[in-house]
Amino acid sequence: MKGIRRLAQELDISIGTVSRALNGKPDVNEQTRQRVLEAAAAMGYMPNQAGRSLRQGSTKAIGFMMESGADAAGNGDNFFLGVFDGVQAVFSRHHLDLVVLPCSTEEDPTQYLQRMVARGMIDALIISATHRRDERIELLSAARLPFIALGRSATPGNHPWIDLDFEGVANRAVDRLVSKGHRRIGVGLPSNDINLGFVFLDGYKAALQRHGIPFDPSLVIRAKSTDRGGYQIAHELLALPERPTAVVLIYELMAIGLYRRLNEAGLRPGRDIAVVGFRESPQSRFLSPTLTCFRMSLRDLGIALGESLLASMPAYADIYPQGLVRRIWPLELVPGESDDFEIGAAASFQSR
Amino acid sequence: MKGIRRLAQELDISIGTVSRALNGKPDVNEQTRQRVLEAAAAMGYMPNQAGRSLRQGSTKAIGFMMESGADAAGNGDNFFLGVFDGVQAVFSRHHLDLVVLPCSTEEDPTQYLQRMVARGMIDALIISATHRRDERIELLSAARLPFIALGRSATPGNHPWIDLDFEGVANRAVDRLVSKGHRRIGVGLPSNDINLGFVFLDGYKAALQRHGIPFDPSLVIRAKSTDRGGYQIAHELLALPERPTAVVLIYELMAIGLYRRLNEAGLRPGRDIAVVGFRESPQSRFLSPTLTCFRMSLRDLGIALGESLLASMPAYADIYPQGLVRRIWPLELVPGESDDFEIGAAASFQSR
DNA sequence: GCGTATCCCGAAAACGTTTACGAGAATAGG
DNA sequence: CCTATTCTCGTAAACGTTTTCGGGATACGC
Repeated sequence: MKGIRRLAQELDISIGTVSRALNGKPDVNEQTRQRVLEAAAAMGYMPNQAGRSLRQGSTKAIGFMMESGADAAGNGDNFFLGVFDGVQAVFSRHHLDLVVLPCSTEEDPTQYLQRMVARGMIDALIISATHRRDERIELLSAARLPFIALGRSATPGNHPWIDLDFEGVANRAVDRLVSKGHRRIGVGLPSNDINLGFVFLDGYKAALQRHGIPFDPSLVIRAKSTDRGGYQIAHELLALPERPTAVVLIYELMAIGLYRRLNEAGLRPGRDIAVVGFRESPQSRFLSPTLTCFRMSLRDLGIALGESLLASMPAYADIYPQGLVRRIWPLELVPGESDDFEIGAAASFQSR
Repeated sequence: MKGIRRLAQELDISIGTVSRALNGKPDVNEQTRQRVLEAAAAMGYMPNQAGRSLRQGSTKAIGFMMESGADAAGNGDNFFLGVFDGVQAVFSRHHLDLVVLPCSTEEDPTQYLQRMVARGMIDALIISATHRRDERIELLSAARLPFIALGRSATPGNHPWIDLDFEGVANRAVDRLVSKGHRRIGVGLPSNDINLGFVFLDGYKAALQRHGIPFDPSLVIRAKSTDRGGYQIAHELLALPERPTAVVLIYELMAIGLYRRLNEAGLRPGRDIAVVGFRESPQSRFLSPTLTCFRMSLRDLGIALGESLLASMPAYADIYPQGLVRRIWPLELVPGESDDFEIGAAASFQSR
C-alpha cells in the first residue's frame, strides 16, 4: 500500500477525504483536516505528480527554455541565474516550480521544444533568445500552451513578451557619442539571426538619421556574442580604410575581447577611441578603463516575466490582471571612462 | 476521444496493440506496426507523459540541481551550460531528457530537493556544489533515487561522484610558486561551507608541508566566490603586516577582482606579486597580464557525469558497466605571465 | 486428423490522484 | 415531530498509458 491510500488507511478515512483535506477543499471537517495534515507531515507524504497531473491535466511546473550552447548565451555573469531568481520569487507564491529546459547545441530548438511540450511536464513556458523568425512561437500558439517570450520577434502572434530596450540603448549610446563629436561609430552585432541584433541595428540607424549621419554598412560587424567575438570586432574595425572613432557593443562579453585587441594595437579606450558596452556585468565593472554601459536588475526582470506569464494564464488572470503584457525593459546608463574620448569638429581618428 | 485511444479508433485496432507498436514490443505484426507509426506521425501523436509515467513509474527525465544564486555559482563563463552540453550528449542516446532544477537563494536546498524528488518528475539526479556536510546526499540515499554528485562531500554514503582535482591544482600551484622562491603564499577560498574549499585547503597545506613551509592561517582569506570576493581577498592580503608574495585562487572570477585591487595598489601580477588562478575562462584568457591557471573540458566532464550516472542505474548498468564511479577530474596547467614574479633566497615582498 | 507451437491481438487491470455524486447525520426551522 | 438545510464523508468514475493474460488463428510435425 502506497501513497494516499496508505495515508487513508492509517487514519481510517477514505482517500477522497484525505485528498480534499490536503488540497484545502471546503467540505471537510476542520478537525479531520488537521489530523490528515499531521499524519501527512509525519509520514512525509507528498502526492505523486504523475497521478495528479494525469487527473487534473496540470503539473504546477513551468518551463524556461534556454539554449545551452556555451557561447550562445553570451552573458558574462550568469544572466539567466539572476532572472531565474526573480521568476521563482513569483512562482513560489503560487506553489509553482520552475524547471529549466536547456536545448543542446546539437538539437534543433523547435524540435526540442516540441518534445518538451509533448512530454506534458509543464503548464506554461518562458522562451528566451527569440529569433527574427521564431518557429517556437508558432508551435506554442498551435499547442495552446501559455507562454511568454524574453525577447521580441518578427513572427506574428499575440503572445506576451518582454524585451530589453535595445533601441533605447542604441539611441542613447549614439547620442552620447555624437555629442562628443563622433560621426563614424562602429557597432558590434551578433552573427546569428537572434532578433535583438535587428532591433539594436534599427535603433542605431534611427539615431544616425536623427543626427544626419549617413549609415555606413561597413561599420557594422557581426561576430559571436563572446569575448572572442569582441576581439574580432575590434580587429575588423581597425582594418577598415577609414577607422571609426567609437564603437558600440551589444553583448557584455564583447567588451573584454575588444579591449584586448585595442590594447594590442596600442589603443586605450577613452583616450584613443570611445567604447560603449551593453549590459553592466561583474566583468565590465572591473575593466580598466571603466566601461560605459547600461544597468538593469535581472531579478526584477525575472519577476516581471513570471507575473506577466501568469497574467496570460486563465487560472491566474484574476490575480495578475495586467492582460497581454508587451513591455520594453529599461536600462540605466552607467557612465564610465571608456567613452571619454572626444574629437573636434574636423578631427579624424588616426592610428599610431 | 484523445490520445492513444483516438489513434486506435482511427486505425480500428485496440489501444494495446497501438501501444505495443509504438514502443517496439515484439508481439505485433510488422505491417500493423508500420500502419501505426505512420498514423501516429500523421496525427502528431505523442504519448502523454503523465499517463505513461504513472503506469511504469519512470519519466525518462533526469534532473540537474544547481543553486540559482547569482553569486553562488561563481563561474565566469557559463560553467554549467558547458557541462549540460556534455550531459545531454549522453542522455540523448537513450532518449533521456535533462531538466535543470535551479534552487532559489531563498529556499533551503534540502527542502527544495525533497519537493522535486517527491514531484516524481525525474528518474535520477545530478547534484552540484556539494557541501562539507550535505543533507541532500542523505535524502537521496533514503529516497533510493539514483544520483551522482559533482563534487565530493564529507557526508558518508556510497554514491558515485566526480570532482575536480582541487588538491592537485593546489599542489601544483604551490609547487610552482615555491620553485620560484615564494614561501608566503596567500590563498583565496569560498566563504561558505562548500566542500571544494576544504579539499583545496588540504592540498595547499599538504604542499606546504612537503616543502617544509609552516602553515600560516592568516594567509587564508575566505570571500564570496565572485569578482568582488577576489577584490576583498587582495584587500585583506595587502593589509597583512607581512604580505604574501604570491596568491592562489579557487574561483575564476576572483582573479578579476584581485587584479583590480592589485592595480589600485600599484602592483602588477607577475612583476610585483605572483598570482595563480583556478579554471581557465574567457575572462581569464583576456586578463592582462595573462593569468596562470588550469584548463579543463566542460563538455567532457558533462559526458563523464552522464555516463557515470547511468552506470549507477540498474536499467543502464549493462550499457555502462563502470560500476560505482568516483573520479577526480584532472586539470591542465596553462602557464601565464601572472606568476612570473620570482624572488631570491632571502628576498621578501615590499610594497611601494 | 490431432496435438502443439507460434504469432497476433483484444480485454482488462493496474498506476495514484482528483472530483462529481449521493448518502447519512446533524442541525435548524416550523 | 416533521421537513429542509447544512455539514461531512465514502463511493466510484475518471485521467492516458503500459502490460499481463488469455484466446483465436495459423502453421507445423506426426
